Amino acid sequence: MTPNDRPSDTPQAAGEDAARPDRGPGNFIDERVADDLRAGRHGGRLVTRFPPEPNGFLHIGHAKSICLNFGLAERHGGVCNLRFDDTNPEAEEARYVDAIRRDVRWLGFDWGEREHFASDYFEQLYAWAVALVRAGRAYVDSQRPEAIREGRGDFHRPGVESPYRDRPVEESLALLEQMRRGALDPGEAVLRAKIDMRSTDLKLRDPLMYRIRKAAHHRTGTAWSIYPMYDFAHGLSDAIEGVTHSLCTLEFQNHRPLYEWFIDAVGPAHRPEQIEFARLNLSYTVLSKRKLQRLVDGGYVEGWDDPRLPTLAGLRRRGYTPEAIRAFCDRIGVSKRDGVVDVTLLEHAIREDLNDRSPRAMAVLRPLRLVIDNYPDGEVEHFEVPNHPTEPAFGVREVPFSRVLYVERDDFMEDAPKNWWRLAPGREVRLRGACLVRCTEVVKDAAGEVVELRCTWDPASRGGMPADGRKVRGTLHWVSAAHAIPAEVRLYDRLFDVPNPSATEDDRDEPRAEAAARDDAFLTHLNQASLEVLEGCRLEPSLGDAPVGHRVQFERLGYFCRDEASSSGGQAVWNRTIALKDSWGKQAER
RNA sequence: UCCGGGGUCGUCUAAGGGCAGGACAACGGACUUUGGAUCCGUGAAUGGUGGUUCGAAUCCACCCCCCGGAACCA
Repeated sequence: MTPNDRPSDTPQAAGEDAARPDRGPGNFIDERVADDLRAGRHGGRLVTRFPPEPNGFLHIGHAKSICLNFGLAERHGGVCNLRFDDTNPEAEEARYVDAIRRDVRWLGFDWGEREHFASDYFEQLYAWAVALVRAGRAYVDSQRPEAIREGRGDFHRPGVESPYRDRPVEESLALLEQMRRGALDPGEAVLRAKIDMRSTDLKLRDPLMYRIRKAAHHRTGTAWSIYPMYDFAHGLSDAIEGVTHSLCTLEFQNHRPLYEWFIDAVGPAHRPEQIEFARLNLSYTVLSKRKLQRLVDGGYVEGWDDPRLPTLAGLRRRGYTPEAIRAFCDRIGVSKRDGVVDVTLLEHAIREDLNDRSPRAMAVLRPLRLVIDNYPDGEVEHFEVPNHPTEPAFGVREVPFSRVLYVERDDFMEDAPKNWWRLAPGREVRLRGACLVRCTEVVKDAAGEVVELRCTWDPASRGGMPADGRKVRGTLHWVSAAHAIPAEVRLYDRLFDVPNPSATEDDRDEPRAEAAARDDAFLTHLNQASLEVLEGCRLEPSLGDAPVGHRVQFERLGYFCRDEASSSGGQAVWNRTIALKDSWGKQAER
């Protein structure tokens, strides 16, 4: 049955549909799975799988697939396998297997005992290949790669059959055995399925099933000299695992006829079906493994877990939570229209999550000395400040206050407009959780730069509210100079400065090598200001013993996460996950 | 040009012959000891043409536009 034959408008289905809205994300795949389950297809079972190739790190696009596959299983009482699609020894490494496991687990999914490798099936796949040769449905082609390519034809010309296409079965069998043993060199022979060289579908023009590769495989070592191609291995691996719904991205739509051909030809006990959905694209970043690899290898970022990267490892280090990423995946939906999701949607998801769960603290990133002239030198008092503005359960903390403080340099303006609520000569502001201060004098150095603010405080405003009820609009964050902890803070911005860094003019007929060079064009759109390192930042003392990975909101600035690294001076390093929404900044732009 | 997909607010996504809805973004307002958060509100879409129908985003026809496909990658 093809997707279009589905009886989706039967009275029974319509009745169930009415009840659908109160169940998970209603995407077309979810509906189809529900439909299949209802109709008892696949024996009423649901088995999905997440099939990464261990040749790089997982990114937010993979998260979409992980959430889809594992989510479907969770919602419909099925299971989801983790399968490493490791059929190309030249690209794959064990370290990527480890990283993938860690990232899937971190996202919050559990595959239990169901961890598989395509390489587990090499022996079975080979036996099936032999059977296809015996059945006259596959043959060893001894043509060179160029000849095979030439013989395949193109969109306008039909292919021509290989001169080896009808060679005796026994001959192919013997050759295949030699290929497996390593008696032949790469390029000397391949195993091809015998389908139709004149098909209008290029994929059906006798596709390759096996090629010779003498690289060591991360799991099977040098046991094999031949490795199965994706089209031959993938669907049959699904069949072996009893996968019912094999979900993949749109670019594999063209492979579906082949997927089905191999299943039909081999006739495994179970028949999985492939369903395609649109892969995730995100504005201001790249989501192709090739491009990410390029950024890493080229030193444009500091590694796969660079906080500017959309990799799960990078997002984790940046301070993203798995919950926010899952919420994001729920919201973007699943469909067959390829598009670009606005990165602001991801940013919204993390702000929303962190707003609820992050304790607040004060940190001054660009310190400006503020001296309270009418506060006794050497005296210290502590203000009790809530750790969260709306959730009392976060508790309170004691923040030390004294005569010399630091405030944010950006919170002072010498010639301030009337709608400026912060510090300026003669103006009064509130120090968050502490008191009201008025700026009485601006101290400058020889170069004319502001180096210190002299202020007076209102002792009757302890806690932050004036005794006379006068209105004070601005509220600033601050730290006590003598108690503050020095730290390094890294501010991240979008990695690229254009919405779609991958967009390039398309030239279908250009040579492959030139296409590859052009593919590097995205590097010209790198945002030179994607990382700003701030040294000499001052944190309130409660942040001194924050463990690595600890997330906190620096009030009025954004959400920050303690990094595993420490600065050259041995101080802690904090990463900015995402800035707070800044309506003043937005207003100031205009 | 051949084969396979896809076109709904700026973006993502619902509506499966019966009021085109939601989220993000934008804009405006209220509130505020974070110019935060929250709340309220505004603007904003069915690629085109014809047809079927009481009624079409939805069905039919033709056209247009976009994406993928000619790797011994997945």
